[in-house]
Amino acid sequence: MELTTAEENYLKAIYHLSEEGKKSVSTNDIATQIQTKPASVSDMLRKLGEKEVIQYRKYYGLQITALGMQLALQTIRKHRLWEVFLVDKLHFAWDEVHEVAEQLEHIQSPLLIERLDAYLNYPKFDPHGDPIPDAYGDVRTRPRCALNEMDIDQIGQIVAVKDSSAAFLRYLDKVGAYIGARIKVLDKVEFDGSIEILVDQKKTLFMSKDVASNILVLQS
Amino acid sequence: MELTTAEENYLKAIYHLSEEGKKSVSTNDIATQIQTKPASVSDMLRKLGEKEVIQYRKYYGLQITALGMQLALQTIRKHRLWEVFLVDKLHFAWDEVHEVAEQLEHIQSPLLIERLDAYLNYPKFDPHGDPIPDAYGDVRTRPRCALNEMDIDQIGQIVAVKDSSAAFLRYLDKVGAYIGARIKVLDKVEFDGSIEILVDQKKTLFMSKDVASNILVLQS
DNA sequence: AAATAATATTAGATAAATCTAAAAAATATG
DNA sequence: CATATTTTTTAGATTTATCTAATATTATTT
Ligand SMILES: [Mn+2]
Ligand SMILES: [Mn+2]
Ligand SMILES: [Mn+2]
Ligand SMILES: [Mn+2]
Repeated sequence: MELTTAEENYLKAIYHLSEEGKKSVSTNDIATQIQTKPASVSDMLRKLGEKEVIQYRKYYGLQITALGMQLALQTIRKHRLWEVFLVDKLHFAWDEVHEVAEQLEHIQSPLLIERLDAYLNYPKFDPHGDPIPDAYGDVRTRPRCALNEMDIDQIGQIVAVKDSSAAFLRYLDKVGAYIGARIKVLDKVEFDGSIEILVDQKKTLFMSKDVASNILVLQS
Repeated sequence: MELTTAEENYLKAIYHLSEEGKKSVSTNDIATQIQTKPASVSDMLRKLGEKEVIQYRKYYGLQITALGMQLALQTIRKHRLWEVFLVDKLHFAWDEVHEVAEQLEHIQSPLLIERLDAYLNYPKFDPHGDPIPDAYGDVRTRPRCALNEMDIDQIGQIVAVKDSSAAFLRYLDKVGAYIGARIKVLDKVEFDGSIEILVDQKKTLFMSKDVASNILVLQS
């Protein structure tokens, strides 16, 4: 089964929106995610339904099939492996990789991905802390929670970001937050949900609830 | 100026056919080269003419413009850098790289190519001995001649292959001919143009004129 | 429950890239 | 040089992916 580049992008968006724990994925959500119009989405959903990567009943909603899941995970695997390559080998900053990976993920060559994976030493996570599915599409998920949900005095380690936009990542660079940093919650402000944390037992950091909710932590 | 993937492929084909020293590039030649129909070529030539990467007068022929040359060389640069990456870093065989490079060459990211070039240590030649244009599109050409045109007792070094097909490259692997090999012409058969050479002062090799004409040598 | 709003789909266009078949132009041949 | 052959272009379809505008369906509010 072969998907076009556009089909792969739609399927990936559907997969991601499905994972967000929403009851169902709407046409408008998909349109927003891939920056297109709802009319285009409707048309594509029909096609993806015909290819049996989703189950689609118009006006009712859709569900990704096992086949669709498999294919989406392959594309995500490629995307994340390329991101690791760009950061680890070509010294891209973690806020510079997304657009390029968005292109590279569509290169068709099983051998290439197999070799790239080996070359990168079978990484388990991408530069944003997201898990890399293996060749069979299996993803190992770690228990993680948003930083703003932690309590005072709790400790943990930053393991991922929810928002991978360049603006957000550059902000984290600026204040000195990074994947792998050990943190402790020093204070939380009831009023606005903002939070004060200690990074690597050295540096104090204040951040808004909005920022904290996009930082994912492995509690310890 | 932005070209589509198809336009880049056509322009690259036109560039290569122009370089082959022919008086002019025909619609049929292009169709053969990129495995499409003459009707499709005519249509694309009109478009490339409008974009001013070629000068095109129907029925009369075409000429690549300075702009077209520049863009073609950028694509060729990308293609060859990726080939080096695949062979040097991912341990692809030299007969496995072409199709993948044919896809990778269309990835749009100046930063990526700049970094890839640095990562590969600014290689001057690809795995088939073809020169890699620099970022400005400059190509350093070496004087080289086809092996079948050499005289008895002449010595030299294999520097490139004219035919990069997997079949030909695997044949060379099998008989032990490779880029960089030092050779000496031991004998030439007048009748069929076949040739006998000594490789690395060790191994004797017989080959047909057809094979020899696809091996390029730097004479010394 | 009827009216209104929101959401989703269809209808009809457009652009890119391809094809087959027909027509036109250039080239080769007797 | 007139005719035949080859080469090239055009005409008309098809597929994919997109859009706007109109319509249909579902959800929300009085
Ligand atoms: Mn993509
Ligand atoms: Mn990522
Ligand atoms: Mn290509
Ligand atoms: Mn090459």
